[in-house]
Amino acid sequence: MGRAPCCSKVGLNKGAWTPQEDLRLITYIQKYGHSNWRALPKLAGLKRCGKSCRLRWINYLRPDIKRGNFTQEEEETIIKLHNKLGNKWSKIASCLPGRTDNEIKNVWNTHLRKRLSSKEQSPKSINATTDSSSLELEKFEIPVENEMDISSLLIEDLTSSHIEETKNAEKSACSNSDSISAFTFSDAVNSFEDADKYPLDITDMIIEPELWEEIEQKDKEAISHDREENKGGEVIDWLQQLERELMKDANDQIDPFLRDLNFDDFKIIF
DNA sequence: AACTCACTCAACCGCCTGGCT
DNA sequence: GAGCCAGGCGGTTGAGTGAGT
Repeated sequence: MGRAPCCSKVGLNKGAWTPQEDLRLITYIQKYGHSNWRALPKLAGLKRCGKSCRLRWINYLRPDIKRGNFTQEEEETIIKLHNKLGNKWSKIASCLPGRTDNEIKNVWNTHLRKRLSSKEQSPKSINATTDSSSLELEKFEIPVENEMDISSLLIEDLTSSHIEETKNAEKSACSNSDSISAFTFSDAVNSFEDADKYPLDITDMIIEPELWEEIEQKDKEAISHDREENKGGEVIDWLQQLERELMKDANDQIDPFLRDLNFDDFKIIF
């Protein structure tokens, strides 16, 4: 007989998270934090297990998540660190600010491993110094007995340089108001913490159970409608839709903080 | 248009680890 | 030291999607 599940799965949702669940999780964590993942779903009114909530937060909803394709520098960093650390995805992720272990693992398994194995079949390309994408793996050949120490130094070096790069990238992305793709739900939530830029503080939001029900019912229609009109992976302004529906039909039930939200500043990407 | 196939990536599963009693 | 528990981690899965036929 196998190990018992981490929690009772009876009656719990599985599979893809809905926007309603996301919003509920974000709101709860912004307000109360996540000191106890196991208790969180119940307290937040989510029909999910704690692990699922933790994973969703860490891999997708966390404010500092960096979305979009990996840059060449990031890919090279992954390759170099994987060369030294192996499948220590969380350690590799700690060197790439805004990237998650899951994301890195996926990139490795889907792109980098294949690319490397094809390069191994033609060894010339690995040593080709004229190729800007060359891996320079020989730079990291070190005696086994010193491996961990040197890896630490490597990690330190990479971390500091990537933190700087990430900061710069984020600055330029946020300053471009046309760049919808650079402003995600995560950014929106993150921005709640920046009171100078945005007057709203989501930690002050009190959303009553009745309102959640209203959100869920209204949003089912809104999302289904929007998805019909946004085939092809285009941006859905989900919060705007939500606001529109809420203001139309449930204005007298809305908490004053929610009523005063300016959703124009926020975009959601699906 | 319908079908198949390959690919991607979010989410799940189960083991490991460390802290607490 | 033993047992329990929660969180963390890495491997794996499967739904969704796009390309090709």
